[in-house]
This record gives sequence, C-alpha cells and structure tokens, in this order.
Amino acid sequence: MTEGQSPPDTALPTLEDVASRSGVSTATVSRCLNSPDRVSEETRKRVMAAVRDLGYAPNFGARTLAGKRTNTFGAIIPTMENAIFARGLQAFQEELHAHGVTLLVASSSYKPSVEEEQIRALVARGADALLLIGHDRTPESYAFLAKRQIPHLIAWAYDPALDRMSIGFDNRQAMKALALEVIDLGHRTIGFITAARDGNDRARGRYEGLCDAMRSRGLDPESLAIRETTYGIARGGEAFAELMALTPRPTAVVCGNDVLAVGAVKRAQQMGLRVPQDVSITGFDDIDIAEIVSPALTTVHVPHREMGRRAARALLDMRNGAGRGPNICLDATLKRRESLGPVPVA
Amino acid sequence: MTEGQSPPDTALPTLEDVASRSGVSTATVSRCLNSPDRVSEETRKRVMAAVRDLGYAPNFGARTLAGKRTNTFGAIIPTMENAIFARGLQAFQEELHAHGVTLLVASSSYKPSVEEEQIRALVARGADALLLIGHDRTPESYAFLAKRQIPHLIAWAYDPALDRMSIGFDNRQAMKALALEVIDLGHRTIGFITAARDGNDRARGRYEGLCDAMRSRGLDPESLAIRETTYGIARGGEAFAELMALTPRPTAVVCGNDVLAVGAVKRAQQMGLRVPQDVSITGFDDIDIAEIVSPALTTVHVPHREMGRRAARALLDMRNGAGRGPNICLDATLKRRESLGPVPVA
DNA sequence: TTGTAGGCGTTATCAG
DNA sequence: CTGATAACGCCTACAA
Repeated sequence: MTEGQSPPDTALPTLEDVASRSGVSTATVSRCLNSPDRVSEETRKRVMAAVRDLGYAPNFGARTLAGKRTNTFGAIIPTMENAIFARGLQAFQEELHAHGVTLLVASSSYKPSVEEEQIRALVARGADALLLIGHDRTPESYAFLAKRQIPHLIAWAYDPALDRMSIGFDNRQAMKALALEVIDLGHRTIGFITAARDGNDRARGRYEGLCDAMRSRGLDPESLAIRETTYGIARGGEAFAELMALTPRPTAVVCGNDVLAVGAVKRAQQMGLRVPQDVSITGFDDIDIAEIVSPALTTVHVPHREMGRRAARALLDMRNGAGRGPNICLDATLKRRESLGPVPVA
Repeated sequence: MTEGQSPPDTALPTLEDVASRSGVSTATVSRCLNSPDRVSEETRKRVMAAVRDLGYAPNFGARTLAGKRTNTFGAIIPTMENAIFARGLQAFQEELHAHGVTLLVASSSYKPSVEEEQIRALVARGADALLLIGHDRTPESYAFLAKRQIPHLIAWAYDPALDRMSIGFDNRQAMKALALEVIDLGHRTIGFITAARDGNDRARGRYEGLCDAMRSRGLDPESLAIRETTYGIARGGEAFAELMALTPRPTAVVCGNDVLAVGAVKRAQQMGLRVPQDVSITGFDDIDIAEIVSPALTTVHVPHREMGRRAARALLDMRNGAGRGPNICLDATLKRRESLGPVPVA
C-alpha cells in the first residue's frame, strides 16, 4: 500500500521509507544506523545508499521517545552579548563536541522566569544535562531540576556557604582583594558602578566583597556611592558622570565589570579627567577590552575558558553516572594595570 | 496495575500519571495544557494542581511526534566568541521570544562538516526554521534543507549574484568603498590581514572588494601583501609585525575585521609606530572595541542588531507560510575615525 | 465537557 | 543476520 516510488516531497522520509526502498525491514535499517557491525556488509551498503538518496535523517523525538540517550546538553546563559559567557561557552562547546555531544544554548535575558521556561524547554527537548549560570533562580527551577534528576552544574559562581554542584570562582573574595588594593592606595571616597544585583548573585557577591574590604579597613560601607545600571559601555559612562557630580567627589570608582569600567574611563577622558592621576577606575573579568583601553584596566582576571572546559568534563562525568558533581573554586587573580593609582594629593 | 501512588522518583511523570492522579483521562489533561478553554474550570484546577505536584513537563519528543509545531527555531553560528554574532543573535532571540518561540543555538567552529551535523541535529530536534551564517556550506547541507523544506535564512551576507533567501549586507561592496578611501588618501603599498577565506564567503567578499578597489584605481591586486590568520587580537598583532618587516613596507594595513585591526594598532604602538602618521590601519564591523582603542578605528559599520531583528521577523513569516523568504541587502556604512590618514610624505 | 483509540517514528526484544 | 512487534508519551478525531 505504502509502496510509493518515492515519498511525496511534502513528507519527510522515515525509517520505513528507507526500509521499503532498500527491501529490508525497519529493524535492519535501525541497526545499520546504530550498530553497523551487527549487519552484513552488503545490506548495509544498500541501506546507506537509500538513506542518502532519500535524505533521510532520524527523527530525534521518536528516537528519544524510544528511550535512548540524546547526547545533547543544554546551557542557559543570561545573554549572548556578554563576552565573558561567550568565551567560556565556546570552550564548553568545543569540549562537548570532542565527546560527541551537541550543545544547545538558550538565553534568559537575566530573567529568572524566562530561565525557568528555558530549563523546561531544554529538558523537554531531551537535554541530558544542563549548565546554568549563578545561584539565583526560582525555587520552582530548583525543584524541577531535583524532581527530574537532571545532572546540572552551576558556573561562574562559587559560594562557600552553598552546598551545590558548581564550578566557578568566589566573586566576593576576589572583589574584596581588589578593593583592599584600592583602599590601601589611600582612597577613602569611593564610587561603585554595578549591574542590577537583584537576581544576580555574581553582582551581589562583588558588591559584598567591596563592603567587606571597606569594613576591614574601618570604612563605613554606607558611605559608598552606588550607581546600579544596565550592561553596556555607554551605561558605564553615564553612571560615572553622575558619580563625578557628587560632593565629595570619589577619588576611585570601582566597577562591577570591565564593560562598565571601560565606559567610565572613556567618559573620564571626555570630561578632561586623567586616569588614574585625577580618578582611579577598576574593572572585573579581564576581557579583551580591559587591555585595549588606555590606560589599561586594573581588574580581576577570571579563567573563563578553563571554567568552560572543566564544566564540560564534570557534566560529562555526571551524565555518565559519576554521581554527585563537584563544587570547585577556581582562582580569580588580581590584574594590576594602569587605571588604578594612589589617591591624588589634594 | 500502574496505579502506583506516586511515580517512583526515578521515572518522569507522564500525561498518564497526571491523569490518574487527578481522576480524568489523558485526553483531558492534554486539553488542559493546550486549549484550557475547552475544559471546565473545575477539572482544570484539579489537573493543574496535579501537574504542579508531580513536576510534570510534557515530553517534547512525544509532542512533536504526535505532530505539532514546535515553536523552536535554530541558529548555527561559526563561534559564540565573535561579538558580531553575539550581538545580532541576542536581538534575534529577543524578537523570537516576544513571539513565543524558543531559540536554540549551536556553533560550527567555522567547519562546514560540523555545520552540516548541527543542521541535522537541530532539524531532528524539531526546529521549525533555521538561521544560518553566510553562503558557504556543503552541497549536502543545501540538499538536506531543500529536501526537508526547512524555512531558512542566511544572515551576515548578501550576494547579488546569488538567488537565496538572505538578509545581510554586501561585504564586497562595503570593503571596496573603504579601500577606495584608503587608496585615494595616497596609499599604494597596502597590506591585508584576513581571516581564513576558505569556507568563509564574508572574508572572501571583503578580499575581493579590496581587489576591486585596487583595480579601479589602476593598482595591481597582485601587489597586495596578504596575511591570513585565525581570529584573535594577538593574531592580528603578529600578522601586522610580519607585514611591517616587508620591503617596501606597507603604508596602510587593511584588516578583515576589527579584532585583527585592534591587534595591529596595539602592535604598531609597541613597535613605536604612530597610527596613522607612520602607518594607517582599518577595520571592519564596528564593534565596541573599534571605538575603545586609540586611535579609534576607521571601519565599516554593520547593523548587527537590526539584522538579527529583521531576520527573526522574516523567518517567523516564512514559518507561518509566507512563502519564499526575502533577499535583503542592508546598508553597511563607512565609519571614518582616526586610524586612517594620508600616506606619510617620504 | 469528557473519554476511547489510533498513530506519530524509533528502538529493543524475541523469534526465526 | 534479519524480521515481526511491542513499547515510548502525546495529540486528536470521533463518540458518548
């Protein structure tokens, strides 16, 4: 009945089409594709030819339905537009690809509700494991992950107080170290430009690290002039200008990331302020632009690539039944460059 | 028989679990999820409660198998690590999300064979439509796309000679315009730093545009000193150093993209060469660093975000049956900044 | 408004 | 080595 010469152009070829065209059963075709050695050389050739002719590709849905591992991992990042994620993810994807798994990426625009959606979407599409960024997400997301027992790993963050599977670095500690450096250079009036801290534990951790440093040197965190803004070079510039209008004017502006810091540096120059002679500026992440801008940014170097690579390995292990994942803290090291100097003599 | 209280923690809840827990049939549960208005208020509440309790999520594979639209689009880019794709893709994804479709991204590492794999992977996973970068890909990829009638759109490239559905800009024309500017400033000895042109029609188009410009001013493209290198700031610097060791030494170095150009500028400064007084350098793409580096890069501005947004709309239309997609050429405009100047007087 | 039943494409189990 | 055939989880007529 369904012996048609070739499938109508509107329908996708199925296993059955391949089978009838090569005169074997669907079971045999399936074997050809999955365990070629369990099929005779001759029939295999015939089947493969039919596969090519028909442009057959297995239906993934059916395949996973029939109960096989998908070899697909998912990753959900806040935004593709942030170089730190792009870099780490590229390494992550390369490592996975080397192990035969396909990576699917989705982005949440920093919205926990969207992230929850994406988690479900990826899992529903058969993701064997998930890479997530940071600790902040809806309780529903965590509940879902637990109930479905999805191997997952949190990257870009490490919180000693949390007992989660993660591979990241201690944002708070790293920022504290940097801030200590700033304070010990004599700065007392400090400004802080940060991304939104709500729903972003990395940003919050950095803020807390700064407060820690101030307290440990007898400064009151309350005296910190804060500007919270969205991601973007221009945004950093605007926030910087606001800070410079304050009295007393900060002698150092600590930024939550390099992008904001670069905006601050550029704006300073437009305002005729010399960096660091008139005002010091620091970044965080050590992405390319940190070194390109002049003066180059004093910042915190984060091993994005290594993080991606190791996250891939850990997730692969977990998927292979290695049990509970690791909780690894990578080193984020201080990078001294020119944008930070001693407080100007009044 | 399968009347277990609650599903063992090792198995995922299915429609049936939800059904039995809420005392209705699977059909009703399905309706609750897909067309809630066709179900009584009361039963719906009961069902939804069960859904939540069980942490139920529909199995996507089964769903597409049963023949529904997936509301999932796919995109395959060469690498996440290149800001130009990241920016366009973010816009693409936001537009799609606003229309209720999930975007899944995969990357090919600039390898056509990997891209072919990814195309199959995404289609198999039920992608309703695909966004691809550039025209260069294996014939098998095109054959597959045609046979399966997958709505797809090519972005970041526009070739007037090709009759394909695409939304991009004319790399060749844009580079020609930029190169004309260089030549008309008096430069006769020109260097060119480019990404690998094999399998990358955008890079090739830019190269050809440069040749066009030279020819149209009576210069021999053969005299062009070319360095082909991989992506990365450092790579651009190395290629630049090689070019500067040539005799005669180029007075202008045209770069295939901003990243390479920034590397060249930085290296020039390390070598004690003033830009543009001693040597001119140009970029392409107009990403953030083009403006951050000093001197700022003379480059070609590409409307990445708009491209992403419009690609999303076009693909949405195609998926909705709007027939053959568009072939749109966006404007890429010359951005004059400081890195390009007249040829030095000998 | 709700339930029943058939089928979607693949894999796996069992016989031949 | 190969062929039937029963799941897999969901959707959608069709019936009630």
